[in-house]
Amino acid sequence: MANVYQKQMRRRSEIIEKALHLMESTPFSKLSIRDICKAANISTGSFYHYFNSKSDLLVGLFGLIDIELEEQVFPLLTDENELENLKILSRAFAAHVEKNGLERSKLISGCCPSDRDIEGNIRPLWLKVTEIVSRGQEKGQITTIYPAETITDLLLIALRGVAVDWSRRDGSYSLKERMEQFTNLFLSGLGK
Amino acid sequence: MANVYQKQMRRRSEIIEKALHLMESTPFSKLSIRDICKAANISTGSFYHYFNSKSDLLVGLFGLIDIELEEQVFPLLTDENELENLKILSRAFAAHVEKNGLERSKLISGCCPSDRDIEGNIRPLWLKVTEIVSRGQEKGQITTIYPAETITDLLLIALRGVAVDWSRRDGSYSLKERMEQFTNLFLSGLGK
Amino acid sequence: MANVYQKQMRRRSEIIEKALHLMESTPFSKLSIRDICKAANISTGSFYHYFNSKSDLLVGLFGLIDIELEEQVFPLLTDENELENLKILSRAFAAHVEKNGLERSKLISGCCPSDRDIEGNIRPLWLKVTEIVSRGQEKGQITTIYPAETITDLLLIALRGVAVDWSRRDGSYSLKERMEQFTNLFLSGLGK
Amino acid sequence: MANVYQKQMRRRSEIIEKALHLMESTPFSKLSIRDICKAANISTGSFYHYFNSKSDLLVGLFGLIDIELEEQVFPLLTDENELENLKILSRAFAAHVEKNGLERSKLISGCCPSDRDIEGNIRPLWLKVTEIVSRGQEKGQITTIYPAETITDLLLIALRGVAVDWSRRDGSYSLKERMEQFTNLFLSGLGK
DNA sequence: GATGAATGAGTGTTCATTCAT
DNA sequence: CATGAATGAACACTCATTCAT
Repeated sequence: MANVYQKQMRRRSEIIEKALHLMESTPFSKLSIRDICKAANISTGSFYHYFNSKSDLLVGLFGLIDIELEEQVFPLLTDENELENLKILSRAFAAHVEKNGLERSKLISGCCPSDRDIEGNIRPLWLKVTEIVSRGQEKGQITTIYPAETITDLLLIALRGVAVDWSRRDGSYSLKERMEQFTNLFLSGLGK
Repeated sequence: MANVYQKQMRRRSEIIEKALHLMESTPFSKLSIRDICKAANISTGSFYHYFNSKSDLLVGLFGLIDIELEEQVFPLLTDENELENLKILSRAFAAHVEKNGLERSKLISGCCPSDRDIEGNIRPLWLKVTEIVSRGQEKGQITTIYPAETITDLLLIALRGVAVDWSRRDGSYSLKERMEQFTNLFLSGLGK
Repeated sequence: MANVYQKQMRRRSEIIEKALHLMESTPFSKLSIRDICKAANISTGSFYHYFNSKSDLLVGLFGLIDIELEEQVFPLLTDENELENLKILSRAFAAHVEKNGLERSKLISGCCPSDRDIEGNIRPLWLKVTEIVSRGQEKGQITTIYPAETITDLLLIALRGVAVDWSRRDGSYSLKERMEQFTNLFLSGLGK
Repeated sequence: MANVYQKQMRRRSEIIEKALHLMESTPFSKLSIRDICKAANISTGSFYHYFNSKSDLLVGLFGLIDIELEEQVFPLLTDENELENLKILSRAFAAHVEKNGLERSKLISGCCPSDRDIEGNIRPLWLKVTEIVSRGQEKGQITTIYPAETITDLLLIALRGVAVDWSRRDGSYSLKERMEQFTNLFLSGLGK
């Protein structure tokens, strides 16, 4: 019965969801299993039925983020101007962070994953950005003084910084606006 | 008796220095008071003579960094080209981070200070950068589409991101080189 | 329906068998029900269908050993020299322990049964040894300074000790050889 | 101040003493740190001030036993008949076990030390017995069909078995008497 | 001033057992 | 009959903080 497996996964996701919610106000490393369980209305024993360890939850956290990214952000891209695509991606990224809160942005960006990083960069967002930059370079829309991978790194690092700063200030300003400012400057440096 | 106070402060600095050293290999939140005391050759009781709490140590940590910045980085600035000044500052910042290691960069950048950030940006580095950008705008060397404070924020956020990324990858590449790449792109977007 | 009962019992034995296998490498108290169930390919729920508790499994363990003893060891006895019979029994016991491993020897000997010993000695091996010693005393082959039951106790206690020692040292020497040495000394003290 | 160190050690011993007391009724592996702390009237935190881990306590336990052995048992030995010395040792051993209870005998014998054996046999008792047997062989009082070390092993294994059996039956019979019976038989097999 | 023994709530994790399906 | 999700007390161990000396 596939249902059984699906049910498991749904329950797993629910717990991840709750953990994510708690992470709006408390960093992962300061979250206790007990807190998570209380929030998810399960016993500590049950937690270990769905996850092998606390780190395992982090893996799940990353996975969930990736799914959301692929479903919500990528479909917004156009085929025309690649610089514009990067702007769209940045905007979507900002919107996503603003909507889903502080800690989620860290999961995307991979900043300070206290337990173990899931391979740093080989993740959907990085791949998509590299693809865009690459195409932009082919079309002559983006500078070629650095390879696509380098430019991707630099851009993502910066985007992460913006999101992290926003969350550090408890979302006291408009992330979308700030992101717009940043991309205006950075992408103008990126154009030919 | 000024001597007494000075002695206190010197001892305080010594403890901070040792803590900083430990933080090269262990994040602040994972450092125990006991470890710090052992490294500083004092008893746990004495620690609480010099600091009110563990968080209090963090405040001291930030202060020390500021002193180092002012002594080592600021003197390198010129009076000519302000964009060039920003580049110098970025280079010096990278050198500083590379020399002093992983955790110090986080203290400067303020990324993920696990316990509580010591107010946002009103710190020496931020003031200095704002000053430079301001002058650059006056001289017509730097874009005025955003106020100096905004540009400063954006730049510092990005610099932090670069340093943090470098430390996240355990310093596995040259931070100076990467910082150079980044400023090449970003500052070219910043110029008129 | 005897079939139903028999099937139950067969399944029970299978689980005991698997548990015994695991106990070669892990002491009973460190074995989890989950581990046993995994090895036996049943669910934890099913375990509690066949056993009332973890301790209940221990009772089953002892029973299985008794069956093996009666089937494999007792048939080797002769009718002649009772001292020789005791030696044969000791040898067979050593062989049995060596073949079936560490934890089984503890079950026979009853040393350190972590949960609760299943009454003292009224078990097949003890009865058989008493029988032999008794006959030996009647034939004048074995000292009568102590009653048969006492001598049996002393002998079994010693045999257990030898087996336990062997297992404590992870079977690093030949149990048969050591048992031979021991019986040479002890049985010579036992003879008239 | 040596006083400080001594005080530490005295406190350590007190905790060991209490643990030993609990071990009369509960095997070491089933004893929780909390139980020990409650018995010793200290907090769990304090326990870890005196011991690095639960296993560390076991090491202390063994040490204490050795001291008692050397102080109370060894002085009783004579210079004449070595077989008699072995009997004295066995008697003293039995008395010691009877007086100090169940679990202490296991510590001496090293039977089932659940966490980590302290090198099995290279301990005071073993050395002393080997010394006696050796001398006995030189004097022609003890059989030479096996080396002294082997005979020592066999004897100690048997003594352990007797003590363990006694404790398994909750001290329901006289250990001294049983030990006497055993040595009567075994040592008579040992003599020339 | 300085010490370090003492505290006790807190951590991540395990596991025998129950029970709805 | 069989399943495995759920439970929650228990475990060994950590650590910031206090305080008598």
